[in-house]
Amino acid sequence: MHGNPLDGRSASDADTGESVEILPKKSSTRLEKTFDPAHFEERWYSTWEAEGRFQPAGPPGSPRFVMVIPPPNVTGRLHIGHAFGRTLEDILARWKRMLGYRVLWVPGTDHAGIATQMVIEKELAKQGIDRRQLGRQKFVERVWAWKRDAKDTIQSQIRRLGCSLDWTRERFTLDPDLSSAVRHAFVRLYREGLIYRGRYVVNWCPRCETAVSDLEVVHKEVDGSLYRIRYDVPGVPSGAVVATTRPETMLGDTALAIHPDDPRTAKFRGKAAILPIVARELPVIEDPILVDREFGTGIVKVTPAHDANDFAAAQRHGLPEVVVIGPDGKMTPEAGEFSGLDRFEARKQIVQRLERENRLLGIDPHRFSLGYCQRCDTVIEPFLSTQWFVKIRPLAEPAIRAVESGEVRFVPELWTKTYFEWMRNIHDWCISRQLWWGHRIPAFTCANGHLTVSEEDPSACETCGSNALEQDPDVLDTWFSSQLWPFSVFGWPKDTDDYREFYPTDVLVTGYDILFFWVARMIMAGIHFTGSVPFSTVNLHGLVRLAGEKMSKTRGNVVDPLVAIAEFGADALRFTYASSATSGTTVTLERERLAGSRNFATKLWNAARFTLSQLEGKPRAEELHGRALGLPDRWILSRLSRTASDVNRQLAEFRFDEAAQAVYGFLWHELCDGYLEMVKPVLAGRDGDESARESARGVLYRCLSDSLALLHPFMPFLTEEIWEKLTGRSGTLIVSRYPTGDPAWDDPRAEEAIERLRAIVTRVRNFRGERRVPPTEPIDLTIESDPADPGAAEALRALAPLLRHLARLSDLTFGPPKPRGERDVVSGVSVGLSLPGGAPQANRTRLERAIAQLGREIGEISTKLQNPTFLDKAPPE
RNA sequence: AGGCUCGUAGCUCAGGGGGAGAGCACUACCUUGACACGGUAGGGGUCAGCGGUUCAAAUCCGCUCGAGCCUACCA
Repeated sequence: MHGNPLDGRSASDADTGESVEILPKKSSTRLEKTFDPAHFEERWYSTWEAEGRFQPAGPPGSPRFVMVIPPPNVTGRLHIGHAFGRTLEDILARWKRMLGYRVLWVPGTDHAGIATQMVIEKELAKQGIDRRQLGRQKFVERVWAWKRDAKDTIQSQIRRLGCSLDWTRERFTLDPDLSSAVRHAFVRLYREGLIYRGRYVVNWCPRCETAVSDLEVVHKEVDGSLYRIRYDVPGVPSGAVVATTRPETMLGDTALAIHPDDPRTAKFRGKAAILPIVARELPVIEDPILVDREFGTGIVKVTPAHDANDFAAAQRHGLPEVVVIGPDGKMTPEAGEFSGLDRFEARKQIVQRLERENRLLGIDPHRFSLGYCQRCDTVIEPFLSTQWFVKIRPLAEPAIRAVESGEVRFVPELWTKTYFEWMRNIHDWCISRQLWWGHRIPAFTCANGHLTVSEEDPSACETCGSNALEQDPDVLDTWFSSQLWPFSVFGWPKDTDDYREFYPTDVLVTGYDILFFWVARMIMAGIHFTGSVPFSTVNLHGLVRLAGEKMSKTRGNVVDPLVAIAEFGADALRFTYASSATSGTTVTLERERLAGSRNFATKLWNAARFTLSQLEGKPRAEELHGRALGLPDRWILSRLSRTASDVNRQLAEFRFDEAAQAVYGFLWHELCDGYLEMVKPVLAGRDGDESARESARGVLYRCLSDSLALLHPFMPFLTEEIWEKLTGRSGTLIVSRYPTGDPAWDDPRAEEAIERLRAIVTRVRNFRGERRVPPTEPIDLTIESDPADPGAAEALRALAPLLRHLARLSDLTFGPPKPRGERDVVSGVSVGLSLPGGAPQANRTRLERAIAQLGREIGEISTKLQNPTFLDKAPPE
């Protein structure tokens, strides 16, 4: 066990084992009076990087800890939300590194196909350029240029945040190695029959002019209309009434459908209807899957080219498909007189036409859910086209089992349920995109229409040997490459050293918003391609929200982490992230909280200044080993040890907030407010006990050095800066041993005694405040030993000088209280408070309130004690 | 339509079957040799509501109300 505060093997020298006994010269042990993070943050980052601290250390084969960064999109700058997750990762990386793990954290970026292409298109639009004017090659060149800038920006942002990523291993999803991994994966799935090409109705964005996956469609409730339209049916005078929310698609109807068992619509059986406007004959089909007997008129128009359900029904019944809306959202020539109109304009005109023909029976308000493009908010059009799909079930099943068995664990656990829910109802994944930026699909068609799918560009058709090959123009969904990230970054499918040593990884930290997009797919791909889950733990954090409008773009513009860093320092931003990282689904970032973290940094800075001033040129902690320690020393060391074990326990559970709070509370309220104030007289040598003074110096040194180590993962820059002054070692805190707490230092008796002391001091100060007694005026205190617990007062007797000092007592006696004073019970001992000068007025209000409160408590307790069942069942204490 | 999460001090949020907490904000006092980005003391809560389980409920269960999120092919 390490972390023993005085055994000389703690955080302070675990890095090298060397023992530096003499502190450097006075000048360099001083800290600047005012604390300015900008003075040292970038310097320390360079030092660490130059000394290779971000690369895996220790012999290969020793316990390792590996993470891959969720690669940021190269769409632009990181925002305050990205920096959150990266900070949590860095806390884990630094913590594990200090615990002695061989840590590797791999950086990189994602080409983010559709997102990046859209950004560039917008940039071009500003110059009045359409990508089609440029052509594919020129356009892609532009995106590459953009990507280089964006990558540099992102990298510098992450560096300023302090992230200890191994930049020698940086990757990009379109790098040659990663691209060949994508092709390898595609070809393998194709050969296994898990990738297929087919003509289906897919989600289509008419603005982006590409297919998108189900996940890229955002559903919104809208208030629309349900149009009731009468179709003529020869032989049925009333005709058939059909309801639709999208009248424009009726031009593509190729049938009407009824439920075989619905008596209401039995009269249509075997008949044919006449499609209004177009006058096409529509067979009436019977389909129990498509038609819900309970809903509407019981008659459904079948539009195979513009509705996925209708398409499936058309397949079952051999119906033709008529495409009336094109890829650009405009009506096709098939729409006749409406050809060329925008789909929504066509709807209006068709409704007018139906009205004129007296076929529109009514328009009912109808609230329903409509799909929108995640990227551009355009209404998604179900569109019949030929696309590539991943047959997902066979991949999903092992991935479900991996989570069931605990091979992959979600933190917080509640996401497990969400994961199962989605995975058990998963649909095939449309992976082709009609874009230019991305991994081009490795499928080639020859002049005879044969398909060749191949990892290397083929020179001839597999089937007929033709040399006239054309590659599929489409690219793959971005997530197809991202799903390979945890292993493609290590060179997979090649059997590289890195792949062998660092895969599978340990922890993945990301927002819950990409649980399906990315996490689930990585688990599927990892198991399928490598035979192993890609990580054992997934920490899903909440999404960052800025509080109110205080930090909105319009005001402070702290949306860019660099702006927050400039104002508060990277350490303060990081600490704020950590303490805001609760287990909820939103993380609210408040400006006040940033200021609070900055204040905490300043507090540490000043505590360090004080400590350094006391230590200057004096012997160091190690030499104090074996020294007799007083109660305050034993107390703070016990608290330090417990804090260390707390922090480790909380970090192991990804409770960054609790861990941060534990260090905060210890450092501020126990070390600074408590111990520092207690030992000031000792350090000043006023009591003349040189031995106690040396002990205090040693304890202070240990408390500070261990606090720096504990805090380093959260506030790396500031702690490294102080560390240098304190220990004389430059840039080594990052690889010093992390305190874990040592039960040998747990000292419940010292804790009890000092906490009682502090409670009494507070009571005296409170007395002073109540009576408006100036702080300078002394007070008399009596402490009466409780016969039931004589030890309590006894321990206080040993602390009498300290009590006198802290409470500013004129007189402290152990015995019965003086007459005319105020009496109270604090922490189990009776105390009497009085002014030496005479009899002050008791504060009536306060006393009355106290009496009332006590009365209530007595009432409650006696009621309880009179309850026989309570006495019977409650534990004796 | 189903599912999930949340409702605790003015604000942001921890906690979670037997003492109601933190940070910020607020009040009073304090320019005491680390720190006013500070110190000391203090005020403030029917833990959304109703019912149930229990000796004991803020905590477990059910319902209601309110907020948010996710999933879904009802024309």
